[in-house]
Amino acid sequence: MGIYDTLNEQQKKGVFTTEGPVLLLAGAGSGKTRVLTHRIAYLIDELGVNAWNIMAITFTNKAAGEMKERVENIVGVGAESIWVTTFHSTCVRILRRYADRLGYDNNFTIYDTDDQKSVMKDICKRLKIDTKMLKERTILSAISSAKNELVSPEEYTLNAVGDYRKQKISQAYNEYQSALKKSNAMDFDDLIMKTVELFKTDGEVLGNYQKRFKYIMVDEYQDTNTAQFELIRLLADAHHNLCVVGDDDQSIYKFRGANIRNILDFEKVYPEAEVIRLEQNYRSTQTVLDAANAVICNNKGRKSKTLWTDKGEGGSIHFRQFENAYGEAEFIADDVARKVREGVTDYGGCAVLYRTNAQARLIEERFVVEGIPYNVVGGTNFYARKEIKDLLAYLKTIDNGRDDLAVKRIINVPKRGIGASTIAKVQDYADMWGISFYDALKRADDILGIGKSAVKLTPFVTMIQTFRSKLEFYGLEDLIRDIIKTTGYVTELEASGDEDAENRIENIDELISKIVAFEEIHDHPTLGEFLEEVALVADIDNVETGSSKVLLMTLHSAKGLEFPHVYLAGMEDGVFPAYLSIVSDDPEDIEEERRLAYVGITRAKDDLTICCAKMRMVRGETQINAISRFVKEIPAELMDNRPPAPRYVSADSAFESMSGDEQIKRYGFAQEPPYQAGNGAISRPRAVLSKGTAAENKPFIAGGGIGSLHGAGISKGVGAVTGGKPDYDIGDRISHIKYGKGTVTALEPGPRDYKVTVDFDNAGQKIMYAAFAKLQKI
DNA sequence: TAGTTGGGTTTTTTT
DNA sequence: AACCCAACTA
Repeated sequence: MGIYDTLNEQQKKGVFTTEGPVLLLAGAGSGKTRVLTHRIAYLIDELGVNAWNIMAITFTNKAAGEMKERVENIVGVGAESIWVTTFHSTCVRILRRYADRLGYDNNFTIYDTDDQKSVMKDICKRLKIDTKMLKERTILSAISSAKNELVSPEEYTLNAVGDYRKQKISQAYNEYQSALKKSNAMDFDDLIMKTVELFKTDGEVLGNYQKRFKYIMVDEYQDTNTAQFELIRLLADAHHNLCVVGDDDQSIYKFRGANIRNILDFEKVYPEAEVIRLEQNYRSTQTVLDAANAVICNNKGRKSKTLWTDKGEGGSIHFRQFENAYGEAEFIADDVARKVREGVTDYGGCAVLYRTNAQARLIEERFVVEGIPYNVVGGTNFYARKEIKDLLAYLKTIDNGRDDLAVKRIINVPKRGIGASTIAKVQDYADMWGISFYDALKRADDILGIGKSAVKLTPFVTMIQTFRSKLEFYGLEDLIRDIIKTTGYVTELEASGDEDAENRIENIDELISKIVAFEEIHDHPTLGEFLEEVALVADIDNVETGSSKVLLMTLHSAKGLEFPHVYLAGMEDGVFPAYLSIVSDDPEDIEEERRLAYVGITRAKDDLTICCAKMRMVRGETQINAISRFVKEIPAELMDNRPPAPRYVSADSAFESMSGDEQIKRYGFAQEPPYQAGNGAISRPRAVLSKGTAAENKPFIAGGGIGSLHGAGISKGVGAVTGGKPDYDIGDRISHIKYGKGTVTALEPGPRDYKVTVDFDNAGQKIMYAAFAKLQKI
């Protein structure tokens, strides 16, 4: 028997209940991935199901990859033909075969949020929509919601009658959809919606897939939206062997359309469904679980469950409040360093979680100062960076000339003297003849009123055509290197003297490595496949768990992960829960934040540290925030240090049940840093103390040096030095092409190259990379 | 056409 | 604070 013996009773039930609909309510850390992988193994090994008939859907490529790997480890041969993918790649795979049945080309391109915005900007201009009143982003998110709910432009129009605002949005929606179709492009939401549309209109296609997928499993079911639900429902309609796994307490994606009712109402849709609860947690200590349970039980409308563990009580949760965010960052860095020094854990055992990406910066800066290796997950997606998007636009243009957006992006990058008016004239010509922008460029000489600009357009077209013909014998790496060389993209960056040019070049090198890796993995790598893969990666996909670096990421990104030591930073009302959710009139919003807190707490295996600051700079203004209400929901006896006695007591606060004397007594035992009684916890979210720079709040940043390293550039942490040592040293006089003469004040090995600090006579202190700065010794 | 500057804005979370 | 955009200048 073997492999199933290690499962507990509930897990076994989850594995062996293979027929009919199954709802697996799996609390945090209850081993749901184990159940899923063993279930697949059981289907194949014991029931003799063909691997080809099994489908498992997750949300991220990372989760899919891990699941696939684990299944392969158990099953061995045959596992590679299981569909273990994300919703989005599943749909792309289907649409690549059948998009023509919906009037698209099968080699459609995928638009990201940036692309969507460009299209919408154009449409607003054409429709004369005042973007002060109705922002592009607002329209796009309305469209996104509509698509997530499977509402077509036509239906939207019908619903918009009598509502001016909705009518405007419906016009934009219609225009947007036809613009995308014209460019042979789909956005993320289209991928799902169009697949559903395909299934609903084409019985043959649906029938094929229904026949094929006899067993379907969906992970993170609580995060599915209506369109995804419909997709799954249609696929499972023939066999009804649908197993969904989720935890309503971890539903944190309402903002992108997740419909919590999908999991809460599963039994209504499938009355014959078997419901299995996994409540034993194998991850955290009892203390951590008690805290998580205490917080989440304040939510209404959840499927009740209580996690338990036999892992033992564990240590107290640490709580620390600081004067400002700098103090918080310093503490976290010091505490991580301390734990590593004392051998409690290594860097890879620690993670810092926060509500917003912007919070990463201060912590990052402090980690650099203390030399703590780290990785930041998220922020701007690697493939959304300007330099990467530019180069990808070249690849897209070479791959699919119908992608107007890509062509327009690069027509004047690097500068070719082609301006806005020329582009507008080409576009008019393209509209007139109903051809693509790129095809219009080919006929530059025919375009009236374009004057001498035509001379500039032809070389561009020739260049693209040359690339296309070279692709016959080129590998992708050859192509990208040729593009960089021919266009002089990197050369121009180097010459720009831009402070973050060095980072951009590093990113371009990274892109080349990714292309090389792609070519190594695939037998017959094509440009189209590469672009497709790139369109669907999330930041979290590239995180190596088990590396020896501290991970910094948002609470959202952390879902599904676990760490021995977790720091929750910025636990303040207004930061977390977010200000907008506090002022929202929909009580669901705060509940969603609370679920996020639950996710955060349950990431910790052994040790949880909660931090907050009294004062923090947010969007250029200094706010005073109260300790997060979620911290107050954690029973005081679970924590080693107490928040100050609150001035106000929320209805569900743990403090309420405590007598005043008790509060003072406990509070009196507070350890460092000492709290000032009755001073810190006044509920005054968003009080503005000062505008502009708060230099006095920066105790450990000398001379602004760290600031000039720039956010994106230090996201790699500490690594190997590849550049050679320059021919100057500390104390030498040097000269720089832009900043003039100065004295070298520091020279040290950086991530890639020597980092040199120069005190310029006229430009002040700068930190730069030696190879890039091209300093001349004088 | 390109580069600079000043003014206005900021959804938090992401496939 | 950081970003984006429109207006202005060379």
